[in-house]
Amino acid sequence: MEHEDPRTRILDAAEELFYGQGIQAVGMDAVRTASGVTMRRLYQHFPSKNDLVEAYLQRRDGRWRASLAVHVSRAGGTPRDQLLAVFDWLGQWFAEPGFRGCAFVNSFGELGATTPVVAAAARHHKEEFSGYLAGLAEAAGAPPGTAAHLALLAEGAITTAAVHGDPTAAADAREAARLLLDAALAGRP
Amino acid sequence: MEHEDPRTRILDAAEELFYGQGIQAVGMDAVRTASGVTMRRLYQHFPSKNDLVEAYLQRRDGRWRASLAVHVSRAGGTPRDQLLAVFDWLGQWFAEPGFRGCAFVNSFGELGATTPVVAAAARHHKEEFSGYLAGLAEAAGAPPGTAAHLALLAEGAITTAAVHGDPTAAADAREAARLLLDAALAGRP
DNA sequence: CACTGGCGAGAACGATCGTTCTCACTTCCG
DNA sequence: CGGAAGTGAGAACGATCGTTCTCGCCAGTG
Repeated sequence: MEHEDPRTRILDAAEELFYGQGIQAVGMDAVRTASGVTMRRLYQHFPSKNDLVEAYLQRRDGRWRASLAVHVSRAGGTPRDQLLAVFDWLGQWFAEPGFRGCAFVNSFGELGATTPVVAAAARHHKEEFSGYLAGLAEAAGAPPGTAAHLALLAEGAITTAAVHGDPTAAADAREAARLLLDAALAGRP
Repeated sequence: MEHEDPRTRILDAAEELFYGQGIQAVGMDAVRTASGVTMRRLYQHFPSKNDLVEAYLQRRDGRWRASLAVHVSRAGGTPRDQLLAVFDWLGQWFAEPGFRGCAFVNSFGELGATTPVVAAAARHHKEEFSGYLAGLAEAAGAPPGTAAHLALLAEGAITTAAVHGDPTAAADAREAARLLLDAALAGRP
């Protein structure tokens, strides 16, 4: 495992440190130590910390959304059930050790005002997630607007679970989503 | 206005800078310059940056919740209307220039893992807000759980408005809240 | 074999940060 | 008047950060 390619080891170390402690709180030397790579190699792969941060966010976005999509598609069921499965997946995520909220919201709050690429990454991540929910909602036959409501619930659950350190926000959000969704679907075929 | 007491001027400058750029991105020297106070006086009132950060969060929490409570109580109407007025107030907040999301969520993401007092301030702020909503929901006769649903919507709206830079999240959240609330109140006197 | 080029390990560098110190000057009180 | 105490303005200090450089070493090539 430790003879993986250096780029992956660097990104793994950076992700754990950046996500767990915040980006500014982690120096390049900490990334170097955690990844077991030499400083020269570190800067060879990522010419600046900004590049590393960007790669960290980009890889995490892809992994996060892929993991969600896999869980939801494996859950099967109707589109309505799949929308609710999103919140089950959130609940599993919240319960993971070291969960500390949305990496994109955290980095947006920390660096969004000064580093445009971080703000853009956060916006992109949230847009993709909203778009994913919108696709499921449309398949479920829900009226437009419902997807946005569910996205707000998910977003709120993530933040609430992080600040309170309590994964039950996912179940609350799921219940609210179910109420909204079934009400929205009630007047439809 | 510039001969207000130094403590207030320091806190005003710190709030604008910390909220607008993130805490770590703002040095004590920037606070000193913006407040027009001497370095000695700055450290006389706040012996360390941590103390200043703590005071910043504490004052902002009080102001934020007081402003919300004033708006809601002035809105009058039934408890149901007051709950919806919360989201109107959010919409006004989102439209303010320089809006950049919840100061507590932002500082939690930035420093929550390393600075316990920041994590505690964020938790306290969210608990107070949830408690406020719970009081209104109980007055409205909503079943338990509804307040938590509305809190998730509000939380999600704040984050979404910040990342997208678009205040319409408040209207979306208000509409979802209305649906949840009226459904919850339908089977009650 | 001689030599060139890349490597690991870590020191070094310049900038910045939080915090404290210096120093000339004022102000109050006997 | 004289000195004790406090002030403003900013330099200074030690630590840390992002980034680059040095140096001894090894592999491969002619």
